[in-house]
Amino acid sequence: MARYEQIADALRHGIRTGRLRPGERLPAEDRLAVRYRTSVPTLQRALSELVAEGLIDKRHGVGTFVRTPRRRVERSSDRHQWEKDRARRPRAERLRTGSTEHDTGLEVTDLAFHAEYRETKADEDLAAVFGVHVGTRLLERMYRTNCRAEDTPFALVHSYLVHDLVAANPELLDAANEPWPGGTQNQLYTIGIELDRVEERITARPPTAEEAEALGLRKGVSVILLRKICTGTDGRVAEVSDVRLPGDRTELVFTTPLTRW
Amino acid sequence: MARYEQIADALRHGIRTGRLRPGERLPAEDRLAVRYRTSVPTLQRALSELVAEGLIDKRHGVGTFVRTPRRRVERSSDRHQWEKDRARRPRAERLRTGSTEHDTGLEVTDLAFHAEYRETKADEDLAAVFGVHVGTRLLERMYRTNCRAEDTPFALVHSYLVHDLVAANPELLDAANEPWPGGTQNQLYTIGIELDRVEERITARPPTAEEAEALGLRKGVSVILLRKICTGTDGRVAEVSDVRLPGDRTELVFTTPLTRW
DNA sequence: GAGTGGTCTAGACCACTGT
DNA sequence: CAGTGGTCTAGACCACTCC
Repeated sequence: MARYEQIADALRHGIRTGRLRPGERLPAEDRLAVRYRTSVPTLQRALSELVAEGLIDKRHGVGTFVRTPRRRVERSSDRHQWEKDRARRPRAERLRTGSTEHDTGLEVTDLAFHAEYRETKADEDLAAVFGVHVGTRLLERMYRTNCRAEDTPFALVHSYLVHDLVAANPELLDAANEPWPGGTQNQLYTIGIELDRVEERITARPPTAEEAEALGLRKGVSVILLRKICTGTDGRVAEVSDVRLPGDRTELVFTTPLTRW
Repeated sequence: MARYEQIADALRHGIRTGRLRPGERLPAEDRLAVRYRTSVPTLQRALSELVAEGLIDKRHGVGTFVRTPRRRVERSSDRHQWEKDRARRPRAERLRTGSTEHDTGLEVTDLAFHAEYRETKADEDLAAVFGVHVGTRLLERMYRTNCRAEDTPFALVHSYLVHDLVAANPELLDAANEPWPGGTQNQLYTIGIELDRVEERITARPPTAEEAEALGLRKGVSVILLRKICTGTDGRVAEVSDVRLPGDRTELVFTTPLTRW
């Protein structure tokens, strides 16, 4: 076993057994290198293993810290039916709850929300999913939701709608109306669209530099990519969302009911 | 931007534009280091970025190659109902198809299959899921499925059953009966268990050294972790599976139907 | 044995943070 | 400013693969 793996194991063990406690700061790299009789780059390679596993956090110019286990967010497939049911509830009720609260169990007041809209054109990929021509005008909506107590968002969402379709209700084109009470399914309801099913496609990969930045991830931690495709009762794709979730803090839950024999 | 990132970008660009073609071998690291006027460790760091992204493949003692995009495997949530329907079909029909074929579209003859059984005791985690005492005897079944044309498996599966429950049919205790025609749902059928629903919990992280080995992944590529919890019509958990999937080759698909307004 | 990637060293300089 | 992590070097030796 490589030296850096042995060192990673030793530190991992210290963390798991609680000898190194959450929040505690590790000795500086040069001192750890001396302690483990190795060079700084080798020690750093050991640390980068632990960063990838989400066990420690390095802060440039500050130090290396044992990570406090962060709240894991469950994102359940039940949410879609829940959102659909909510979409036609009275405005007052819709105001009280959002789906992120539904996922996390946090209160509305714990959460910070950011939305941004822009107009874009369908590339090949999106055109194929929507079943429209390449270049069709789309409304691109970008969201991020934060827990006020933490600095990094739960998710980065890019949601796409066919521009000319949603333009039927001009309020839907203005990000100033976010967070929209009742969410996307209520928005679609205002233009006469009812959803029939939601398809989600999931894969995972290491984050790009940009994603690492935005989600507060370190290189080496995984990003879960989720593409949500919402199909209306008319059989047309109404919304496509690309969601990027931090792999070390997210658990997706899907329940498939089976018909009885 | 760091030197190693610039070099990674340059190589990435060469691959994306097709200047470096799939399967092509890159010059040796020491020569690349000279070309990019850098040291070998720095050049290696650039390459390790590309490995993480699945763009290249390094083979110790052989060389570094532009990766041929591998077949992506879709694993759809429809499979559960499909498997349930199949479980009571005639043996001849069950023999013809397995669920991996269902996922991949490959023929039975394209696939290699490996199974191993052992007895184990429920740890805290599994005991909680099954709703049994810690230490309860479990049957642990380990599977891997390969495409004959490729060297690395699609998935590593550890499946758990309550030992004393399945012992009702002794054939279920013997790995020599694998691949069992009709799969787990047929096996459960032989001991009078019908499944009511399947819950799947998904997360992602970098692979451990052991997983990287078994799935043919490089460190830095992501592993998708899927825990499948199968609940019987009696409300008891019948099977728990932990599935590890290569993030760069797997797409999970879940469809959630919604009730009409 | 020749050529390849895997690992490691000892030291250097830079960039960032907090005082 | 001192202390921290981020990056890089030039060279070394080892392990693996293939001829």
